[in-house]
Amino acid sequence: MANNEKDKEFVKEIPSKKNNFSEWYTAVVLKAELADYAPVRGCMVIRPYGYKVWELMQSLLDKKFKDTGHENAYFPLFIPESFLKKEAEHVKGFSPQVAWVTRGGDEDLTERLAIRPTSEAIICSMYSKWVKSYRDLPVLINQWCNIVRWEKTTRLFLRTTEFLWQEGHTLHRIQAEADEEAIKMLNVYVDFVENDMAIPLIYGRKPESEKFPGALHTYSIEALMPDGQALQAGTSHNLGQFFSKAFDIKYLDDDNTEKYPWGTSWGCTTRLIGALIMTHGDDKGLRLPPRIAPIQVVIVPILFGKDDEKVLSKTKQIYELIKKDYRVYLDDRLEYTPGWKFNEWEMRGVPLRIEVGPKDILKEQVVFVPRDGSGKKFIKENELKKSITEILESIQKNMLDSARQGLLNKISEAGTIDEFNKKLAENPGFVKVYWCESQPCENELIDKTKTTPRCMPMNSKSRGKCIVCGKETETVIYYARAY
RNA sequence: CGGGGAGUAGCGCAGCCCGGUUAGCGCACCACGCUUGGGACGUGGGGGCCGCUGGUUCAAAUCCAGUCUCCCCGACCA
Repeated sequence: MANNEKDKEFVKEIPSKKNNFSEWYTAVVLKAELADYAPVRGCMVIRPYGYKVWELMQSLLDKKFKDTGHENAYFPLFIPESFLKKEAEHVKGFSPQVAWVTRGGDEDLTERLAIRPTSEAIICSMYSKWVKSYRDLPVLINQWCNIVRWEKTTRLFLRTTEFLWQEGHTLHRIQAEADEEAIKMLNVYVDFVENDMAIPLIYGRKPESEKFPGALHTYSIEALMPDGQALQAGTSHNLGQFFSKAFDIKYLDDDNTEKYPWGTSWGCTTRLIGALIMTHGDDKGLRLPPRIAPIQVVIVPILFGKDDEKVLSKTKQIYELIKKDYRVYLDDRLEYTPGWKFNEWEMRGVPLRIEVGPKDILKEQVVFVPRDGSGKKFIKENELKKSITEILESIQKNMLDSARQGLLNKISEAGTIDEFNKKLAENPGFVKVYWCESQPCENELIDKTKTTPRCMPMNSKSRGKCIVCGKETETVIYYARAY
């Protein structure tokens, strides 16, 4: 049919995901109007449709933060250089990526100001003013803000010079409580990313070489993109007492001695939107899981010119009926054909399309077309609301299930470096190995596989031999090439 | 930061090598007509600092230099 050619032409605007993954990704971001390039190198504009995704992510995450006892606050964008320098590892880790302000108005500044690459320094300096007694602990503060890191290579959402994130910064009376906090917040991310964003993860502790500059331990959640590359999607750090000591945060304990509190920090960024696009999208464009889709349901009236009024008033009636319960858009524009709208909303990732035409009205039904590819369904009008709830839940679940299957298919195990390289070449993704936790073994593995260690799952109880030196160990670690 | 490529209407591109009428095509846009269950069709119409700056020339989208931005492939990083 002629439609095949037309479809091909349409699809041509988006390269194939399989064959041109990078170009596919860029095209989807631009065409779905999630973001656009800004005139400043490495910076992007998050367009309304993309920003709505971020707002939905924010509201879901923010609720989880509040439910775990945290409050929001806001700290300055500018950080005096001397503050940044107080924690030696910290400044060393970030210095190549810091942007500086050296002039204000017409005058040179006496001390240059960093544009925050992260806020540990400025926040800890305030905490030292606020914390005096064990009764002031814990401090559980989060902030939503922008961050600037001078990047050499940038990609929309995945790595931009300026990005949006959330950073939690907490202080605790005892070490065990900080340990618990860091892991608790890691689990908040896991819950959010898997259940709301439908992106399956592996997660655990980072090895020494990969941890945050200035942390005792870093934990991360790692997603795997369809091209087999890992993408760090969120981190949680146990900061020990390093920052407390560097910023002289002390409290008087109930035994009347001064002590340093134990800190954590944790964050996730707009990069997650990149992971979302890559994980779920297909050759037709974006696919969004219902829980974070700006439009969950689009209603398309099928108009012929004769019964248009009936159809339009029916769709309007349906819209009014469901708009309180779902994020819904009634596409009653007359200037586009139904087919055009179908392609448009599929490209923009809307999870469920409802079609209503004259025939449907006679049969007192509507047509459901879910974006997860599970096929058209004819739904009786009186079962509409119940059916929408069910199908959105089922789409959410299907998306996570199929993404999880994709992840599991890309996890290999290897006992030797040769086996590692063979499996990675055959099936790019995570390679799970045993590791003795020694630096030389890690260096050798990185060097010979051109991959990086991602994280070590916690509570693994199995034993095996280090992939490099053969020493008996309980530590399992995942390796992959990474974004 | 290296190595390749691109920038011409909202989008996708041709023209450039070999300088010379009014810069062209498809889609989109506007008007009218005809259509409509997967990006309809016809006729007519509107829309351009040819990325930017400078140079060469009687004449530059086209040649030269610089510069900005983006894309792709590698090294470093949420």
